[in-house]
Amino acid sequence: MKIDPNSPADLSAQIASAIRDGIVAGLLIVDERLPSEAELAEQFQVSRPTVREALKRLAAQSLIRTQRGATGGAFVNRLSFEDAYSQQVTTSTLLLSMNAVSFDTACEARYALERACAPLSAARRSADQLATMRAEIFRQGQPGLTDEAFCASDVAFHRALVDGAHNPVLSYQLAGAVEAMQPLMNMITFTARDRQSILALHSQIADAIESCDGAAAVAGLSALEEETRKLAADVFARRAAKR
Amino acid sequence: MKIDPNSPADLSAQIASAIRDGIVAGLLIVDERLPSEAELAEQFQVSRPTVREALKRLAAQSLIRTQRGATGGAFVNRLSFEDAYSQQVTTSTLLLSMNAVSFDTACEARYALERACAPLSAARRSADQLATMRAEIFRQGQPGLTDEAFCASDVAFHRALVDGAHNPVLSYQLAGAVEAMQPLMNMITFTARDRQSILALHSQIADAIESCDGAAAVAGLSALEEETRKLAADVFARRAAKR
DNA sequence: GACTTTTAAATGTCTGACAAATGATTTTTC
DNA sequence: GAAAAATCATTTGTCAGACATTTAAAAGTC
Repeated sequence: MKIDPNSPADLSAQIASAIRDGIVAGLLIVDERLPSEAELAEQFQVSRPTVREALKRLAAQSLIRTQRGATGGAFVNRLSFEDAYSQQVTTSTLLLSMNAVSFDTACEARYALERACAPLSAARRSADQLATMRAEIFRQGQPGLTDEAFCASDVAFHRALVDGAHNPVLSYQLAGAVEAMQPLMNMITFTARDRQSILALHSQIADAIESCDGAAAVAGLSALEEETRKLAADVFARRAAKR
Repeated sequence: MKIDPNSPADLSAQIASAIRDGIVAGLLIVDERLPSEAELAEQFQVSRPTVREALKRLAAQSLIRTQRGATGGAFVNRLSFEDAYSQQVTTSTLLLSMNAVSFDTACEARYALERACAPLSAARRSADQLATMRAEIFRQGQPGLTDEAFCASDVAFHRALVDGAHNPVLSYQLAGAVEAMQPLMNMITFTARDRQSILALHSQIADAIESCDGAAAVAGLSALEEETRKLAADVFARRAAKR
């Protein structure tokens, strides 16, 4: 692992890159301890602060973890699904908010992906996920629920649906698509009637999942997508008219 | 934005968190310049190296970019789809390799997601994507192609299929699922006959996309999934038998 | 007015130091 | 001899101050 001191790139970026490559390529295996900061500084011929900046970059991506003390140091981290989830959610959320992605585009992506999960979820969902879905449906029917809480419950409902597929890779990929929509959904104000129709569709989907009917679940999701888009279109049209 | 000096967490992690929250919450907008490192150090009551470590953490996530010189500094970065892609690919790849995800699980997720794209792609694909798909099919038929090159071409084919949906959010989400499979696929050795059958299915899918037949494309992908899983199962069975 | 030089501000890097945590080692105590 | 306590060494976390480098704007020059 070498770096080029004459490159225009930051030394810390180059060092981080070199170590990252080592991890991705499998040269550094999980839980392996990296050399100490002093040794890395020696090895790369840079100062310790520079090495530290590189290590912080890797820590930000959950690629390493550090531990203080006698047997401490930086260790290659086993990237957990949980860590990956939260990174995905942050990245997806910012991606949508910073790139003027239209509501329709995000919505289409989200429901297309969710429909991909539905048949698997119908086949495999456990009682746990079904209970969560029913609980969230109940919550959504409570009067006096704020729009934010309604949206949060909506996300929880859909996550349960996705988790029902019992495929962690799928759950991970979907986490971003579902959660990143939340800020967009929060822009919508739901009337009591809107909530009623969403609730009905949620129930329909939950019923389909319960009776292991994948096709019905897919149909329910499609109906929900249409409803959501119609709702959003109304809100945006009303806002445009006000001006 | 405040930090707690008595928290067990690193100061640089806390500072990074505080700034990240500011960005996600929209308090800091795209291209806005953060205070200089010296000012941040003053503001958070820490030293400049600590501030720098925090900034490097954010830079690792492409949340900020830094510029040297008189009007330089750290600026909130517009997270591009490109940046997000590569992060997703790295994360997904490591996630699969570090968590002993079975071939079947990853494969199932990948094809489920791809099938979600197929109808959209059939409806919207441009000549560009079709040409790429045909070109990759041609490449895959060339004799003397290494297994690695065959897999890389396979990825390119599927990316074109996904991009055909013309939904950047979908493309972004799928990038991880498709590319992260590559290392797993590379473990398989493809006989000439294997390649032939995959090629035939690719052609079938391309035909379906060309004739805007989403259902046929979905069917083709399902057949391809089955073929891929059978191939992998054979390889693994043969390896197990050898021991 | 166009070009060159200077300057100031900012990040990038280095040196050296101390604080704090933590496991290992040694010493003490019973 | 065993357990508890004290000490030690190693490593990361943090700080202070300094210099190098880059860059754009300001000042100077023709």
